[in-house]
Amino acid sequence: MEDIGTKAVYCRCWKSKKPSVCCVVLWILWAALTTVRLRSPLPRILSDAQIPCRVFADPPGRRGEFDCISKRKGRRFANTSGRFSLFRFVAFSCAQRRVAATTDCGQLAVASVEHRLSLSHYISTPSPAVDVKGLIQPSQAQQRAAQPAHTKPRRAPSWPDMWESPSGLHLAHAAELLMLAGLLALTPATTEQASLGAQSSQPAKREAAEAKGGKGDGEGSGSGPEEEEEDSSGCGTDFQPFLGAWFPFSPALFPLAGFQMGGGHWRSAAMGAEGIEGLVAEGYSPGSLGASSGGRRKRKRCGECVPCRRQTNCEQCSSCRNRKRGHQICKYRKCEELKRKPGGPGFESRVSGFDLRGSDFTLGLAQERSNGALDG
DNA sequence: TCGAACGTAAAT
DNA sequence: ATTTACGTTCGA
Ligand SMILES: [Zn+2]
Ligand SMILES: [Zn+2]
Repeated sequence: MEDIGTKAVYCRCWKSKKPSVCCVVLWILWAALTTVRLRSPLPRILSDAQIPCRVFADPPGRRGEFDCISKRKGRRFANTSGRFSLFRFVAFSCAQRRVAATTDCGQLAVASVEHRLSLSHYISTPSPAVDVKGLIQPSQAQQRAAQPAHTKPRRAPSWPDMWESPSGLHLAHAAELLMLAGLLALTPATTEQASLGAQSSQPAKREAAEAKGGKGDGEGSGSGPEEEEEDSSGCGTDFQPFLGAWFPFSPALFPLAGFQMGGGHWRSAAMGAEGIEGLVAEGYSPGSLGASSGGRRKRKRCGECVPCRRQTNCEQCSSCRNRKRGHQICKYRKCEELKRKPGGPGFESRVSGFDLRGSDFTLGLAQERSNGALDG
Protein backbone atom coordinates (compact mmCIF):
# COMPACT_ATOMS: atom_id res chain seq x y z
CA MET A 1 0.00 0.00 0.00
CA GLU A 2 1.59 3.12 -1.02
CA ASP A 3 0.60 6.54 -1.70
CA ILE A 4 -2.36 6.99 -3.85
CA GLY A 5 -2.23 10.64 -4.17
CA THR A 6 -5.75 11.70 -4.36
CA LYS A 7 -7.20 8.42 -3.37
CA ALA A 8 -6.44 7.02 -0.05
CA VAL A 9 -3.72 5.39 1.83
CA TYR A 10 -4.90 3.06 4.43
CA CYS A 11 -3.43 2.84 7.77
CA ARG A 12 -1.89 -0.54 7.95
CA CYS A 13 -3.77 -1.38 11.02
CA TRP A 14 -6.98 -1.04 9.16
CA LYS A 15 -6.14 -4.17 7.37
CA SER A 16 -5.35 -6.01 10.49
CA LYS A 17 -8.03 -7.80 12.31
CA LYS A 18 -8.03 -5.48 15.21
CA PRO A 19 -7.47 -1.98 14.15
CA SER A 20 -5.99 0.16 16.77
CA VAL A 21 -8.15 2.42 18.75
CA CYS A 22 -6.27 5.23 17.31
CA CYS A 23 -7.61 4.43 13.96
CA VAL A 24 -11.07 3.86 15.14
CA VAL A 25 -11.00 7.19 16.76
CA LEU A 26 -9.34 8.71 13.84
CA TRP A 27 -11.87 7.37 11.55
CA ILE A 28 -14.72 8.63 13.58
CA LEU A 29 -13.27 12.02 13.82
CA TRP A 30 -12.12 12.11 10.32
CA ALA A 31 -15.42 11.02 8.98
CA ALA A 32 -17.11 13.57 11.04
CA LEU A 33 -14.90 16.49 10.59
CA THR A 34 -13.55 16.34 7.15
CA THR A 35 -16.91 16.94 5.71
CA VAL A 36 -17.74 19.80 7.90
CA ARG A 37 -17.33 23.37 7.12
CA LEU A 38 -16.22 25.06 10.22
CA ARG A 39 -18.20 28.21 10.18
CA SER A 40 -17.88 29.03 13.77
CA PRO A 41 -15.39 28.46 16.50
CA LEU A 42 -15.23 24.97 17.67
CA PRO A 43 -17.35 24.22 20.62
CA ARG A 44 -15.51 23.67 23.76
CA ILE A 45 -15.94 20.00 23.68
CA LEU A 46 -13.97 19.85 20.53
CA SER A 47 -11.35 22.38 21.17
CA ASP A 48 -10.52 21.09 24.57
CA ALA A 49 -10.68 17.48 23.83
CA GLN A 50 -7.86 15.38 24.98
CA ILE A 51 -6.91 12.93 22.38
CA PRO A 52 -6.01 9.54 23.62
CA CYS A 53 -4.07 8.47 20.66
CA ARG A 54 -0.54 7.52 20.27
CA VAL A 55 -0.35 8.95 16.87
CA PHE A 56 2.18 11.56 17.35
CA ALA A 57 4.94 10.97 14.96
CA ASP A 58 5.46 13.60 12.41
CA PRO A 59 3.58 12.90 9.28
CA PRO A 60 5.85 11.83 6.47
CA GLY A 61 7.43 14.75 4.81
CA ARG A 62 5.80 17.21 7.11
CA ARG A 63 8.13 17.46 9.97
CA GLY A 64 7.40 19.99 12.57
CA GLU A 65 4.25 21.24 11.06
CA PHE A 66 1.97 20.30 13.83
CA ASP A 67 1.87 21.76 17.19
CA CYS A 68 0.50 18.66 18.72
CA ILE A 69 4.06 17.58 18.76
CA SER A 70 6.46 19.08 21.15
CA LYS A 71 10.16 18.69 21.07
CA ARG A 72 12.37 18.25 23.99
CA LYS A 73 15.99 17.50 23.90
CA GLY A 74 15.79 16.59 20.32
CA ARG A 75 12.99 14.17 20.88
CA ARG A 76 9.43 14.46 19.91
CA PHE A 77 6.59 14.00 22.22
CA ALA A 78 2.94 14.23 22.06
CA ASN A 79 1.86 17.50 23.23
CA THR A 80 -0.39 16.02 25.80
CA SER A 81 0.07 18.87 28.12
CA GLY A 82 -1.42 21.27 25.75
CA ARG A 83 -4.82 20.74 24.48
CA PHE A 84 -4.46 21.04 20.87
CA SER A 85 -7.74 21.31 19.20
CA LEU A 86 -9.45 18.28 18.04
CA PHE A 87 -9.70 19.78 14.69
CA ARG A 88 -6.03 20.22 14.51
CA PHE A 89 -5.49 16.75 15.65
CA VAL A 90 -7.65 15.36 12.98
CA ALA A 91 -5.90 17.37 10.39
CA PHE A 92 -2.71 16.13 11.76
CA SER A 93 -3.83 12.57 11.88
CA CYS A 94 -5.06 12.63 8.39
CA ALA A 95 -1.82 14.05 7.24
CA GLN A 96 0.09 11.48 9.11
CA ARG A 97 -1.86 8.71 7.59
CA ARG A 98 -1.85 10.44 4.32
CA VAL A 99 -5.49 9.85 4.33
CA ALA A 100 -7.32 11.57 1.65
CA ALA A 101 -10.89 12.40 2.13
CA THR A 102 -12.45 9.79 0.02
CA THR A 103 -15.31 7.58 0.61
CA ASP A 104 -13.23 4.58 -0.15
CA CYS A 105 -11.17 5.28 2.80
CA GLY A 106 -14.12 5.50 5.05
CA GLN A 107 -15.60 2.34 3.78
CA LEU A 108 -12.50 0.38 4.26
CA ALA A 109 -12.13 1.64 7.71
CA VAL A 110 -15.59 0.72 8.64
CA ALA A 111 -15.34 -2.69 7.20
CA SER A 112 -12.17 -3.55 8.93
CA VAL A 113 -13.48 -2.32 12.14
CA GLU A 114 -16.12 -4.94 11.93
CA HIS A 115 -18.56 -2.26 12.31
CA ARG A 116 -20.69 -3.27 9.48
CA LEU A 117 -21.70 0.11 8.47
CA SER A 118 -20.28 1.99 5.64
CA LEU A 119 -19.56 5.60 5.72
CA SER A 120 -22.48 6.10 3.47
CA HIS A 121 -24.67 4.68 6.10
CA TYR A 122 -23.60 7.27 8.52
CA ILE A 123 -23.99 9.87 5.96
CA SER A 124 -27.58 8.97 5.55
CA THR A 125 -28.33 8.06 9.10
CA PRO A 126 -27.21 10.64 11.53
CA SER A 127 -27.70 8.78 14.72
CA PRO A 128 -31.26 9.78 15.33
CA ALA A 129 -31.80 7.91 18.51
CA VAL A 130 -29.26 9.65 20.53
CA ASP A 131 -29.70 12.84 22.33
CA VAL A 132 -26.22 14.00 22.52
CA LYS A 133 -26.96 17.35 23.84
CA GLY A 134 -27.87 15.83 27.09
CA LEU A 135 -24.50 14.24 27.25
CA ILE A 136 -22.60 17.17 26.14
CA GLN A 137 -24.29 19.65 28.31
CA PRO A 138 -22.84 22.76 26.86
CA SER A 139 -21.94 25.00 29.67
CA GLN A 140 -21.74 28.71 29.75
CA ALA A 141 -18.04 28.40 29.68
CA GLN A 142 -18.36 26.77 26.35
CA GLN A 143 -18.69 29.83 24.28
CA ARG A 144 -15.62 31.51 25.54
CA ALA A 145 -13.46 28.51 25.06
CA ALA A 146 -13.67 28.40 21.39
CA GLN A 147 -10.69 27.24 19.49
CA PRO A 148 -8.25 29.89 18.44
CA ALA A 149 -8.35 33.24 20.01
CA HIS A 150 -8.39 35.09 16.80
CA THR A 151 -12.11 35.12 16.56
CA LYS A 152 -13.92 36.98 19.15
CA PRO A 153 -16.29 34.98 21.24
CA ARG A 154 -19.22 35.57 19.08
CA ARG A 155 -22.44 34.17 20.19
CA ALA A 156 -22.28 30.57 21.06
CA PRO A 157 -22.71 28.47 18.00
CA SER A 158 -26.08 26.97 17.93
CA TRP A 159 -25.66 23.33 18.38
CA PRO A 160 -27.62 22.19 15.44
CA ASP A 161 -25.53 24.35 13.24
CA MET A 162 -22.40 23.14 14.67
CA TRP A 163 -23.12 19.50 14.81
CA GLU A 164 -24.88 19.11 11.59
CA SER A 165 -22.46 18.31 8.92
CA PRO A 166 -23.08 18.53 5.24
CA SER A 167 -22.53 14.86 5.01
CA GLY A 168 -25.18 14.22 7.57
CA LEU A 169 -22.79 12.48 9.82
CA HIS A 170 -23.29 14.08 13.10
CA LEU A 171 -20.37 15.37 14.90
CA ALA A 172 -22.45 14.60 17.84
CA HIS A 173 -22.40 10.99 16.95
CA ALA A 174 -18.70 10.93 16.79
CA ALA A 175 -18.32 12.88 19.92
CA GLU A 176 -20.80 10.72 21.62
CA LEU A 177 -19.05 7.55 20.73
CA LEU A 178 -15.86 8.96 21.97
CA MET A 179 -17.30 10.28 25.10
CA LEU A 180 -19.10 7.15 25.97
CA ALA A 181 -15.84 5.46 25.72
CA GLY A 182 -14.19 8.00 27.84
CA LEU A 183 -12.04 8.90 24.94
CA LEU A 184 -13.18 12.39 24.88
CA ALA A 185 -12.94 14.25 28.07
CA LEU A 186 -15.18 17.15 28.50
CA THR A 187 -13.19 18.82 31.16
CA PRO A 188 -9.70 17.47 31.10
CA ALA A 189 -8.73 19.60 34.00
CA THR A 190 -10.70 17.55 36.42
CA THR A 191 -8.96 14.31 35.97
CA GLU A 192 -11.14 12.61 38.47
CA GLN A 193 -14.22 13.12 36.48
CA ALA A 194 -12.63 12.10 33.31
CA SER A 195 -11.63 8.87 34.86
CA LEU A 196 -15.09 8.31 36.09
CA GLY A 197 -16.46 9.09 32.72
CA ALA A 198 -14.47 6.23 31.42
CA GLN A 199 -16.74 3.88 33.25
CA SER A 200 -19.56 4.81 31.05
CA SER A 201 -18.22 2.73 28.26
CA GLN A 202 -21.11 0.44 28.89
CA PRO A 203 -23.61 2.28 26.79
CA ALA A 204 -21.17 2.35 23.98
CA LYS A 205 -21.79 -1.29 23.52
CA ARG A 206 -25.43 -0.87 23.02
CA GLU A 207 -24.65 1.86 20.63
CA ALA A 208 -22.39 -0.24 18.58
CA ALA A 209 -24.61 -3.25 18.68
CA GLU A 210 -27.45 -1.15 17.58
CA ALA A 211 -25.47 0.12 14.73
CA LYS A 212 -24.45 -3.35 13.82
CA GLY A 213 -27.99 -4.32 13.23
CA GLY A 214 -28.01 -1.98 10.32
CA LYS A 215 -25.79 -4.28 8.37
CA GLY A 216 -24.24 -2.34 5.66
CA ASP A 217 -23.19 -2.43 2.13
CA GLY A 218 -19.48 -2.23 1.86
CA GLU A 219 -19.17 -2.46 -1.86
CA GLY A 220 -17.88 0.13 -4.19
CA SER A 221 -14.30 1.16 -3.90
CA GLY A 222 -12.73 -0.53 -6.80
CA SER A 223 -9.22 0.00 -5.68
CA GLY A 224 -9.11 -0.96 -2.10
CA PRO A 225 -9.27 -4.45 -0.80
CA GLU A 226 -12.72 -5.43 -0.02
CA GLU A 227 -13.83 -6.28 3.36
CA GLU A 228 -11.82 -8.02 5.94
CA GLU A 229 -12.55 -11.61 6.52
CA GLU A 230 -13.43 -12.14 10.08
CA ASP A 231 -10.47 -14.04 11.22
CA SER A 232 -12.38 -14.94 14.29
CA SER A 233 -10.03 -14.77 17.18
CA GLY A 234 -13.00 -13.17 18.75
CA CYS A 235 -13.06 -10.22 16.51
CA GLY A 236 -14.60 -7.43 18.40
CA THR A 237 -17.53 -6.98 16.11
CA ASP A 238 -18.18 -3.73 17.77
CA PHE A 239 -16.38 -0.95 19.43
CA GLN A 240 -16.62 -2.33 22.85
CA PRO A 241 -13.30 -4.08 23.05
CA PHE A 242 -11.59 -1.09 21.66
CA LEU A 243 -13.25 1.60 23.51
CA GLY A 244 -14.02 -0.14 26.69
CA ALA A 245 -10.69 -1.41 27.72
CA TRP A 246 -7.99 0.07 25.66
CA PHE A 247 -7.97 3.72 26.22
CA PRO A 248 -10.45 4.53 28.84
CA PHE A 249 -8.52 7.52 29.96
CA SER A 250 -7.54 10.73 28.54
CA PRO A 251 -3.83 10.97 28.00
CA ALA A 252 -3.55 13.39 30.79
CA LEU A 253 -4.39 10.54 33.05
CA PHE A 254 -1.79 8.18 31.87
CA PRO A 255 0.88 9.35 34.18
CA LEU A 256 -1.50 9.33 37.04
CA ALA A 257 -2.75 5.91 36.33
CA GLY A 258 0.72 4.58 36.11
CA PHE A 259 0.47 3.77 32.51
CA GLN A 260 3.49 3.34 30.47
CA MET A 261 3.60 2.99 26.84
CA GLY A 262 6.25 1.95 24.49
CA GLY A 263 7.00 -0.54 21.80
CA GLY A 264 3.32 -0.77 21.29
CA HIS A 265 2.73 -2.18 24.70
CA TRP A 266 1.34 -0.51 27.62
CA ARG A 267 0.62 -1.69 31.04
CA SER A 268 -0.97 -0.43 34.10
CA ALA A 269 0.27 -0.37 37.58
CA ALA A 270 -3.01 0.81 38.90
CA MET A 271 -5.27 -1.88 37.67
CA GLY A 272 -4.79 -5.53 37.11
CA ALA A 273 -3.30 -5.39 33.72
CA GLU A 274 -3.85 -8.99 32.89
CA GLY A 275 -6.85 -8.62 30.73
CA ILE A 276 -5.66 -5.46 29.28
CA GLU A 277 -2.39 -6.91 28.23
CA GLY A 278 -4.27 -9.57 26.45
CA LEU A 279 -6.37 -7.14 24.61
CA VAL A 280 -3.49 -5.05 23.68
CA ALA A 281 -1.58 -7.97 22.41
CA GLU A 282 -4.39 -8.68 20.06
CA GLY A 283 -4.17 -5.20 18.88
CA TYR A 284 -0.95 -5.82 17.15
CA SER A 285 -1.04 -6.20 13.53
CA PRO A 286 -0.19 -9.71 12.54
CA GLY A 287 3.47 -10.30 12.33
CA SER A 288 4.28 -7.90 15.01
CA LEU A 289 5.57 -8.39 18.45
CA GLY A 290 3.52 -10.33 20.84
CA ALA A 291 1.14 -11.72 18.34
CA SER A 292 2.07 -15.11 19.57
CA SER A 293 3.58 -15.58 22.94
CA GLY A 294 1.28 -13.09 24.49
CA GLY A 295 3.47 -10.08 24.46
CA ARG A 296 7.11 -10.87 24.27
CA ARG A 297 9.51 -8.10 24.69
CA LYS A 298 12.79 -7.48 23.11
CA ARG A 299 14.71 -10.57 22.37
CA LYS A 300 18.15 -10.98 23.74
CA ARG A 301 21.26 -12.08 22.04
CA CYS A 302 21.96 -15.76 22.36
CA GLY A 303 25.45 -15.17 23.62
CA GLU A 304 26.82 -18.25 22.01
CA CYS A 305 26.97 -17.78 18.32
CA VAL A 306 30.14 -16.58 16.74
CA PRO A 307 29.11 -12.97 16.42
CA CYS A 308 27.89 -12.99 19.95
CA ARG A 309 31.27 -14.10 21.17
CA ARG A 310 33.09 -11.40 19.43
CA GLN A 311 34.12 -8.79 21.91
CA THR A 312 35.19 -5.82 19.96
CA ASN A 313 33.50 -3.60 17.52
CA CYS A 314 35.03 -3.49 14.13
CA GLU A 315 34.57 0.25 14.01
CA GLN A 316 34.31 -0.01 10.29
CA CYS A 317 30.97 -1.43 9.47
CA SER A 318 28.06 0.86 8.94
CA SER A 319 26.67 0.12 12.34
CA CYS A 320 29.90 1.02 13.97
CA ARG A 321 30.36 4.11 11.92
CA ASN A 322 26.85 5.21 12.45
CA ARG A 323 26.57 4.24 16.04
CA LYS A 324 25.40 7.59 17.16
CA ARG A 325 22.28 7.53 15.15
CA GLY A 326 21.94 3.97 14.13
CA HIS A 327 21.93 2.43 17.57
CA GLN A 328 22.91 -0.88 16.17
CA ILE A 329 25.47 -3.36 17.30
CA CYS A 330 28.47 -3.95 15.14
CA LYS A 331 27.55 -5.98 12.15
CA TYR A 332 30.11 -8.53 13.05
CA ARG A 333 28.66 -8.90 16.47
CA LYS A 334 25.04 -9.15 15.59
CA CYS A 335 23.63 -12.31 17.02
CA GLU A 336 22.73 -14.86 14.42
CA GLU A 337 19.62 -15.67 16.28
CA LEU A 338 18.42 -12.14 16.32
CA LYS A 339 18.95 -11.89 12.65
CA ARG A 340 16.18 -14.36 12.22
CA LYS A 341 12.82 -12.80 12.08
CA PRO A 342 10.74 -13.61 15.10
CA GLY A 343 8.13 -16.16 14.35
CA GLY A 344 10.38 -18.20 12.17
CA PRO A 345 9.83 -19.35 8.63
CA GLY A 346 6.07 -19.10 8.54
CA PHE A 347 6.37 -15.52 9.28
CA GLU A 348 5.63 -14.37 5.82
CA SER A 349 2.01 -15.21 6.11
CA ARG A 350 0.93 -11.75 5.52
CA VAL A 351 -1.65 -10.39 3.32
CA SER A 352 -0.03 -9.79 0.04
CA GLY A 353 0.02 -6.25 -1.03
CA PHE A 354 -0.27 -4.93 2.41
CA ASP A 355 2.24 -3.57 4.66
CA LEU A 356 1.63 -5.21 7.93
CA ARG A 357 4.71 -4.10 9.64
CA GLY A 358 4.48 -3.67 13.29
CA SER A 359 2.16 -1.66 15.31
CA ASP A 360 1.78 1.85 14.32
CA PHE A 361 2.11 3.95 17.25
CA THR A 362 4.87 4.40 19.63
CA LEU A 363 5.22 7.20 21.96
CA GLY A 364 7.13 7.77 25.06
CA LEU A 365 4.59 9.11 27.35
CA ALA A 366 6.59 8.01 30.28
CA GLN A 367 9.39 10.12 29.06
CA GLU A 368 7.15 13.00 28.66
CA ARG A 369 6.19 12.72 32.23
CA SER A 370 9.72 12.49 33.46
CA ASN A 371 10.52 15.51 31.48
CA GLY A 372 8.02 17.47 33.37
CA ALA A 373 5.43 17.64 30.72
CA LEU A 374 3.05 19.78 32.61
CA ASP A 375 3.81 22.90 30.81
CA GLY A 376 2.77 24.17 27.47
C1' DT B 1 13.86 -4.25 -0.39
C1' DC B 2 17.31 -2.10 2.09
C1' DG B 3 19.79 0.93 5.04
C1' DA B 4 19.35 5.01 7.99
C1' DA B 5 17.01 6.91 11.74
C1' DC B 6 14.42 6.57 15.62
C1' DG B 7 12.07 5.30 20.15
C1' DT B 8 13.01 3.20 24.00
C1' DA B 9 13.63 -1.53 26.57
C1' DA B 10 17.03 -3.49 28.88
C1' DA B 11 21.52 -3.50 30.66
C1' DT B 12 24.97 -1.14 33.22
C1' DA C 1 21.55 8.29 34.94
C1' DT C 2 23.84 6.58 31.15
C1' DT C 3 24.79 3.19 27.64
C1' DT C 4 23.67 -0.45 24.54
C1' DA C 5 21.27 -2.12 20.97
C1' DC C 6 16.24 -4.40 19.39
C1' DG C 7 12.31 -3.57 16.81
C1' DT C 8 9.99 -0.42 13.97
C1' DT C 9 9.46 3.22 10.74
C1' DC C 10 10.70 5.80 6.78
C1' DG C 11 12.33 7.05 2.38
C1' DA C 12 14.65 5.90 -1.60
ZN1 LIG D 1 31.35 -3.05 13.23
ZN1 LIG E 1 24.10 -14.93 19.24
